[in-house]
This record gives sequence, C-alpha cells and structure tokens, in this order.
Amino acid sequence: MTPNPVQAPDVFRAIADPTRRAILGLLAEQALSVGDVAERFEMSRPAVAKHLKVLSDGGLVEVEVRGRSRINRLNAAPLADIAGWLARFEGFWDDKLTALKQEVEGENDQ
Amino acid sequence: MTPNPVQAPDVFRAIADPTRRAILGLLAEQALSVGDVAERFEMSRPAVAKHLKVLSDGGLVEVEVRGRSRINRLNAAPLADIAGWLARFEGFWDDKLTALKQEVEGENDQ
DNA sequence: TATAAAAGAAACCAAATGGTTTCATATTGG
DNA sequence: CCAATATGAAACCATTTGGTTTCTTTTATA
Repeated sequence: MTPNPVQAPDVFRAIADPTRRAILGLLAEQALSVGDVAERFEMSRPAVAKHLKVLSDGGLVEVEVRGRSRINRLNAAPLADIAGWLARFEGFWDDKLTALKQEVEGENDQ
Repeated sequence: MTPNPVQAPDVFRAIADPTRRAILGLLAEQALSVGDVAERFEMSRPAVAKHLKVLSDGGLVEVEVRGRSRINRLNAAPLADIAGWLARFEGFWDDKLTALKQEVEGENDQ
C-alpha cells in the first residue's frame, strides 16, 4: 500500500541547482537570515526563500526562528548520502583524475 | 572569442534524477545498448534514451556506435567534479556520518 | 533483397521548476 | 501604540522536465 509516500527529502535534487549550491557556500561561512542571503543574489527575496525551502526540505539547512527573522544554518550531514553514492564509482575514475585527486589530497608520491 | 560556449555539461543535474542514477549503476556493471537499458525500466525506450542523452551531455556516458545499436558505457570521471565540490564541506560532517561513509566505502570490496 | 531490429526524431502533454508581484502576518523599537 | 522590518503565502507565468505515441531512418540478416 505504500502507506507514506513521504517524499524522500531529495538531497540530490537540492544540490542540482547552481543558486542553491552557491547558497550552501555562503552558509558554510556564516549563518544568515533569508534577507541577508537574498541580498547576495540578483533575484527576489521570495525566490531565494524558495531555494532555502528546498534546501531545508533536503535537510541541508536548518532554520532557527529568532524573533522576526529566520536564521539559516548549514547542515552538511546529508551530503554524506551523496558521498556514499559517489563511493560506488570511485573505482571507475580514470588514472588521470585519480592522480589529480591524490594531488589535491597531498598524496604525491612517485 | 569564447570559441566554445559548449553549455557546461551539468553533471549535478545529470545525477539529480533517480532513474538516471539507476542507469549509471547498471552501466557500472556492463556497457549496454539503449534497448538493453530500457528493458530494465518500466518506461518507454524513448524515455530511457532521453535520460541517456542527459547523461552523455553530462559526460557520464559515452556512446559507441556499433552497427545499428549504440553501446552506452559509463564514464565516471566527471563525478570527480561532484567529489571536488563535496570536499569543501567535509569539515562540516559530523563524526558519525564520516564513519558511515567509510563503512559504505568498505562494502565495495565485498 | 525483403524484412525485422535498433534507434532517432518529432509532436504532444501534464506536472514540476524557478521566477515574479502583491498581499498578509508577526515582531521589534521608538 | 504605531510604524518599520522580516518573512510567509498566494497567485500567476514561462520554461523545463519527464513521459508518451507515432513515424522515419539505418543496418543486419534470412
């Protein structure tokens, strides 16, 4: 009967949009109110508020109601779902990119 | 001249759809023709073909034309872009989830 | 050489997405 | 208390998305 469709909060969908990824980048630096986030983008506040809703539906943003403003705070934990999914494919990355990745990680031998 | 606008092949968008993620999982096991992929899903072949196009636009699938059939092969390399983006946030993951991720990674060999 | 198989292409559709503007509500400060 | 502030909510819109069906083209093969 599939009793609870419940709409799996889709973190993959949440990060699909570049604006939302930029918002996450902002929130990684500091928690911000809706208005403060909106100031940094060339779109209306309601548009930004919708993006924030998608992000909080995906569990990536937590909202602290503080008087008349809502403070949006990054919760990166759900990104682990994506990392977990990616891990399946790590064996398929080609040598060049594996090397690049290792360089980035500071593991430069040979 | 900005010679090649080239439409940044959006790998984030490519993996946003669960059907497309499932297709990538299939192709990780073996390269498949369009029809072979479509057989595994409860949707029409053209629908699957469209998903494959999004994946190849995102660089995640390479097509080898072989007679009248097109063999679709996983190219996981662009997933490194996602891994790179994720790396920014690794400092924000809590210990429990880091442990979970490592567990998932360990399952690969079994 | 017909015919069947594999896929592409096009037209179409409903729903979701990403944006807008306008209005309503709650909270704070003077 | 009243005005300004911060946000939510609703209505609306255009485009994209994810799917369909139907038709065409290409290629292999009996």
